[in-house]
Amino acid sequence: MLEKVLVAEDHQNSSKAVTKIIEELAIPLCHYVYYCDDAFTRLKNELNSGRPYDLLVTDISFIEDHRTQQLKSGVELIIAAREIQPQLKVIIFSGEDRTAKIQSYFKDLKVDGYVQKGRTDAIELEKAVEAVAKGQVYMPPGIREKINPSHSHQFTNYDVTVLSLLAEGKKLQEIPDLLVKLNISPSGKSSMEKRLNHIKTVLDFNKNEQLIAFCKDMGII
Amino acid sequence: MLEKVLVAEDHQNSSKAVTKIIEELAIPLCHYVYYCDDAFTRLKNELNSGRPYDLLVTDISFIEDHRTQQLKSGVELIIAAREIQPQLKVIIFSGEDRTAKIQSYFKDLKVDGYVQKGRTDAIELEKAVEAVAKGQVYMPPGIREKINPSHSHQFTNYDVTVLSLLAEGKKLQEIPDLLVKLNISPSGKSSMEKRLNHIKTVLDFNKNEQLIAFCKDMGII
DNA sequence: TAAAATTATACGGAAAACCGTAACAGCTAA
DNA sequence: TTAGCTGTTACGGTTTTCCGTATAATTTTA
Repeated sequence: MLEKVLVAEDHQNSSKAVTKIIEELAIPLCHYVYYCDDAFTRLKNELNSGRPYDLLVTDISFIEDHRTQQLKSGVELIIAAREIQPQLKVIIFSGEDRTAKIQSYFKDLKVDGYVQKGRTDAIELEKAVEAVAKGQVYMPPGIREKINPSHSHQFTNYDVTVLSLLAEGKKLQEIPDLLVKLNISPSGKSSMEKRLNHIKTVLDFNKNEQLIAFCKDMGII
Repeated sequence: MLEKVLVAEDHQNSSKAVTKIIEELAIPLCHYVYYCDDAFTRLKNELNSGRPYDLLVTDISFIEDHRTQQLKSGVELIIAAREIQPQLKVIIFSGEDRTAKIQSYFKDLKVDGYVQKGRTDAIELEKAVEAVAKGQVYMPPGIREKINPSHSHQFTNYDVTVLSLLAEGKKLQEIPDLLVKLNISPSGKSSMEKRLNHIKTVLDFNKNEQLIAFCKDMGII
């Protein structure tokens, strides 16, 4: 059972509402903070004093203000927190709606839940907390299907690098040199072309412009 | 002075907070609704009964749910509202951070204020309401400068059309035909190329991919 | 360890995009 | 009216991309 929860959320309105939901779920202790650094300090202190938090509920984007922060986003906070307390449960509470981003939170950050801010966030957050309390992973409705539809392509690191270079205005023929310098393989022009062609075939695209637009929409680059 | 305010916001958390701020500004009457259609009905009814609202505070994106709506976004709501009550003051309260979008709200919708959801939204919303009460226009800090930096280009309808076609994977050489069908001028390939070149020169880009990426980031297409 | 399969790269012709030049139309002002 | 300006379009040469094929390198498999 979850007994001690920390909420990191800079959105004045949301944080109180989140806390209220947590309290209604009969969780004894719930604190909230506005800054990532404060969150990390708390996690560390409570861990050291032998009474660690069970769950972290955090936003992703924290608007910058006068206070300079070490940790500038929820992603950095999660990574830092998991370093000192690997078994900490994490639920992300964010407005992000780009599938690729959400997917990467589960895949790369191994978070336990994701709730998208919106009309039904209160209900969903409740479900997410309950699921996580049972040791389950909570995904928003529809995401599981979107993550692997038939016409889809798993973008690798290599793909992202090449596409980013393209989006920066690099010519196809100068990219091989850049890849060599970055120590990325395969670096040959043909291999790169082949890869790009493969992606475009799978997604049924015919031009690089279209692919770039798609990646921007999905948040891949 | 503002005496009667309507808040349209589907975000359970925010709407109450917004209402609270409005009430603290000593505005006698403040109602809130979760759906665009409800907002429009209220505006219409109160207008007909001779006690119209002075100010509408609305979000842009309303998440869809089981209730089918005529008006699906804040933009549609604002247009519909201004049709029946042209002098209605409008403040947008949204998470949108893409400069081009915010710019178009002021330019095309002629809204009186924009407040971005974030850490300081409560303070900003207060300022915005006060400014609008005095008949002023409230823009978020920094936007005025971003709207017209030296290396900037005012994208026209024509530009957006051509760039959208490009982003859809259309070949440069098939676009002239499409433009003719859409009855858009100039439709010649040369004119189009010239225009694209001009944009790329101004923005210091060298490839269409780069331009598409930029437009996606700015929310232009 | 050799054969087979997969992956990386090189090459070259075809297609498309890029870019400068020039012709043409419409408009303005002396 | 005519010279000048602006905007549209056509044309053609150069560069870049696209794409199929062939060869080389690497990994897998028997």
